[in-house]
Amino acid sequence: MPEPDLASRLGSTRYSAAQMRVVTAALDLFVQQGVSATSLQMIADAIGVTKAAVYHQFKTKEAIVVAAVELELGRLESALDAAESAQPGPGALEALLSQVVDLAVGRRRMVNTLLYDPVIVRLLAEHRPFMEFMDHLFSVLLRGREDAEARTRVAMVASAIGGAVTHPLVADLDDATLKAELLDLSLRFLDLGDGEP
Amino acid sequence: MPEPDLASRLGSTRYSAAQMRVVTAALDLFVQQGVSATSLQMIADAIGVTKAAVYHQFKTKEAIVVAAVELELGRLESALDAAESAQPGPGALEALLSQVVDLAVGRRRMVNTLLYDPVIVRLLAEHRPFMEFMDHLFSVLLRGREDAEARTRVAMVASAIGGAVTHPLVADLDDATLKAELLDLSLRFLDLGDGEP
DNA sequence: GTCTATATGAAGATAGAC
DNA sequence: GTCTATCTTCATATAGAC
Repeated sequence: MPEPDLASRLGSTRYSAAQMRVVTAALDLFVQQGVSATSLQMIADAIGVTKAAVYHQFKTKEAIVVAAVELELGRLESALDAAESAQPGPGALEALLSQVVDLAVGRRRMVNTLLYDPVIVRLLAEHRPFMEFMDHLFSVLLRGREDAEARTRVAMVASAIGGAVTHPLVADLDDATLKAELLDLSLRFLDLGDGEP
Repeated sequence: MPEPDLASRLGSTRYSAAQMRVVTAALDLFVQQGVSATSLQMIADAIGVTKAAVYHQFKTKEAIVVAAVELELGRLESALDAAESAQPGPGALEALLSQVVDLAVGRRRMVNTLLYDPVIVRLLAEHRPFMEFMDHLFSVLLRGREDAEARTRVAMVASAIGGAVTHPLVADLDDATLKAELLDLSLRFLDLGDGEP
């Protein structure tokens, strides 16, 4: 089976209106029940057409998954660009985290699916630009450190932001509040006990 | 389709040797590729029998998933019991976190699947004892606070521990080191700026 | 406890008309 | 761009022999 690739520059692919209808409906279902459990029939039903009509827009189910992931990843890349171009100096870390937190909170419904759905995980694991983006993000957060504590700390913030946005404990917080708390706590956590006593 | 229930007291169900072969092989496959993407044929192949033999041990695929989740959740419940019975006082939080971290690190291969696989998520969302365990865990970590910051903080530690153990940045750390770092950082994060300035 | 064989349905996917 | 109709493959699941 030929695997449709993600575009190397994210968010560059253009989709027709009919394709967008498919992708948005599909993403919605992926979020609700996972990629594997979502059939083309369900996607077709959701937009009120037949399977064949869906297949006219995308050759395979995999292509729909790719399009959905690509669309969301495009936002991440834009966020990264915004942060990097605005501040090349010390405020860069704050700017970067702020963008990531904004995005995660703004799209909290999606985050779990995009980060953890088995199908998407495999897709992204083979996707160079995504891996490189992640490496870049982590290296900024590591600030040159490589020891076990620093790496654990970064792994924890990354997971904390991605995981907390869908946590039941904060489900009732509005976006602005959650963003503020997440950003503040993330920054404090990263500076926790820094610079050797 | 009739849904097999998780036992209300976790880890109580007993399984035959043949059943254990099925469950452990299945869990392995669930971890590698997700629950939905794992067929009974794959499970049967993994243990070298036919599908019919597997069906003789468990009536449905769902029952296999339940058994696997139950087995792993039993460990969590034991860990909770150990922590609670040892320390009814102030050290309780440390003891509890320590148990959770131990378990998460010790079974890091499984953690993502158990926490995030869409099929298992739905299963656990309807599982009273699990929800009650989680509520209890969170209420201990909240220590009476209910404000946005406290809740965000707890949501973050919970996600941080669960997510960090499978993070590529710490993949090469041995269990002992990762446990120590995670526990230390979690405790410090929870105390971060406590007690109003 | 395991097998062979089979029922039944739904999945992904395509052909060709409108 | 959407339809009806159809193909193929594989999924869950069962019956009954050894």
